[in-house]
Amino acid sequence: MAEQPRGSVTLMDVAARAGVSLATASRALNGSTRKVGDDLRERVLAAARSLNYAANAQAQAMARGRTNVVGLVVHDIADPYFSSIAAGVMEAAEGHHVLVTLGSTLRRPEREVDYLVALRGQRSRAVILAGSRMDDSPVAEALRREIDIFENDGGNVVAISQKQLPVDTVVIENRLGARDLATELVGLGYRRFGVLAGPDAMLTARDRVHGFREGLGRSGIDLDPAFVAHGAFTRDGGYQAMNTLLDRIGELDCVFAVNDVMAVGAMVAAREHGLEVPRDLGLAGFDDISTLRDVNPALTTVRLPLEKVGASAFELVLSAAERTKPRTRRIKGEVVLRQSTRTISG
Amino acid sequence: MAEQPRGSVTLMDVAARAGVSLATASRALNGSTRKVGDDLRERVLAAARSLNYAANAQAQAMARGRTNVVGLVVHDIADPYFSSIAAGVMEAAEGHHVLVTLGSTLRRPEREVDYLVALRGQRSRAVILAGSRMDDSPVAEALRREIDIFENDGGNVVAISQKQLPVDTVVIENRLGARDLATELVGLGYRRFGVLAGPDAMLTARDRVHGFREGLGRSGIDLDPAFVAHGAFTRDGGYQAMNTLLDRIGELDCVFAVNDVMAVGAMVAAREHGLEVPRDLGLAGFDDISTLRDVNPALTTVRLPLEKVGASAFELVLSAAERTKPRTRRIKGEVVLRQSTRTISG
DNA sequence: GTCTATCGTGGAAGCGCATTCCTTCGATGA
DNA sequence: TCATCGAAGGAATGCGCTTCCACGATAGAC
Repeated sequence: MAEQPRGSVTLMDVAARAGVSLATASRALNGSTRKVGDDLRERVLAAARSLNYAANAQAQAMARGRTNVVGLVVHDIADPYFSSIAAGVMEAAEGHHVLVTLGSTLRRPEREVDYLVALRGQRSRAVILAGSRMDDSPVAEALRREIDIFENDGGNVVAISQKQLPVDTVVIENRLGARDLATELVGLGYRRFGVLAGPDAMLTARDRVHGFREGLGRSGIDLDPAFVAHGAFTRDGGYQAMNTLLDRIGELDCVFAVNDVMAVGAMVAAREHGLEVPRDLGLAGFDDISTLRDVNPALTTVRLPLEKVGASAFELVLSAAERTKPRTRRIKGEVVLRQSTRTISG
Repeated sequence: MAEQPRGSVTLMDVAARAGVSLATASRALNGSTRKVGDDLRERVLAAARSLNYAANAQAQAMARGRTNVVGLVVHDIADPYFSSIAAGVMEAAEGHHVLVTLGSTLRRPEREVDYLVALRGQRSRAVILAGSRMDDSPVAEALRREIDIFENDGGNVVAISQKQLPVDTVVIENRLGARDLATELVGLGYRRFGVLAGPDAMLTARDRVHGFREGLGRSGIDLDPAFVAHGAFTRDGGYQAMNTLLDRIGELDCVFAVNDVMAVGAMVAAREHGLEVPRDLGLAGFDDISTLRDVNPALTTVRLPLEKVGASAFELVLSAAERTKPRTRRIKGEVVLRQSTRTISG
């Protein structure tokens, strides 16, 4: 079986072995509009099989003028938020004969632009920008510019999070979710709130804080800016932010961390401080990261269907051809009350 | 600035605008061995910039006969084990001008072969197979075969986990780690052990069980096969496996789950059963998943430097050219005792 | 002063494939 | 029987780039 020339097998090798022309081999293997006689087709397929032929995707891309590569750019693939989205994308991509190229900005949003350029070089069919938008005009401007170029090249861009760019977007209803959460927490009897906010420029974090404040406002409760502590959007960021709040923790009865990983950090900080959740303090997060569902006490949070977010983004990619103008898909979160907040109104 | 032709800008456009030949433009932009006069070089660079030129990677790959794509194949990118490895790979790739294409087998090992074929089509420089090897001859045989073809095409393959394939491998010392863990647990006074094992065919799971049994054996303790419960390598798998053990849980004083996510599932099952860890039962995991470090009680486990694993794999990819035969890097785990096991020997 | 190295540049081939155009052949209808 | 047409196969082109080769100019050796 399968003696194989050194180096890659080309379509020419297949054609030669099958005793047909290049054109016929191509048509037989990649089903064109043209028909190929059954006998020849069989011969070609057999030859390809026996030579372990795999079409050179670069050459195909070149000849066809398009590729089957889709880029996925995240801030940190180790963050369960992003890895869940990535899983959703991968699953949706399954069977669509698409290769997903992963970009990781390592939490430096300006690197999104670099990936966009690299993926344009690859002639990627589309790019999914999964990270939060930033309130940073120079970076946003550069990104916007590069997106124009990318699209002018025939590529499609899909963003996840905020509708800040003129592209297909999966909008995550951060504000709404945080507002609902605030309402529920007030319903549980909490009145004096602290917030562990993320980086100020990160819109996802900011939207959640705004939404939360809004929700409190509807119940006539003010959020004292002194009780809003900023920190990185990570476990350690939550830990640190919580520590800065801890001096005046006596004045609070509930803390909202803008995401679950921060909430977990906060829980540790609280525990180290001798505070027991929820007895001494209520604590809530956002995202409902599945890996974190079993922390004890279980986190009250806002559930986001992250895999579905990824899948939606991929669907936008697939159906990009037919669209005329940017589309928006909205994904809502759902408040989940668990043990990290008290259950009885007081 | 930057008026731009419809569609992609080609090197020819750049050359034309700079008033030089294609060859010169190519040399100026992609630094060859040949030198280009300073004035011309400047003209070319300026033209490229003003046209937003991004070299067509497909065409370059074609002309050069190689690409800068590296494939990373994992079982489930949402699993923190794999996402940590992926993060390590991404970070190591940083600055090396390499694009990482992600494959996710969705826990169907036979799909590794499919990805290998697809990545061969892409003429990937290398592929990192991050998942555990399986004890499944047909699949292993197909994989081995496809690896041969891949390497014959000039690609490099790096495996992570077991040295089962004749390729560069980052070996994870599962057996050793589990053995050490067993020793430590015995040192804490535990005597009657249960094990939550993963799928029987998965070598990573199996190695950990073997190593654990070995460690117990050294202390003269037998592991009763009746106390080894198999389950999926996931949180739910741990939960279920623990439940099957729960009937006879009175005969046990410590349970070892072959990874942390299973341990977390087990912890929930135990709690639902009214058992308190570590008071009623010791519990240990494996991996030291960072997202899980804050579960309460904190898990005794074997710490694996997963990001380093990913980085090592990537280094093997980079230095593949110089090697003559498959290399092996060994990564050891380190036992970390925490609150899920008792601290005082009894 | 001529004759060879050297250097910077342009011309052109070729990477592997899809596809257009052309040729051939058999079938069909008059 | 012959013209016509459709279908199937093959030759040739081009996708965008790198790189080998050729060429003229300049410099250094004699």
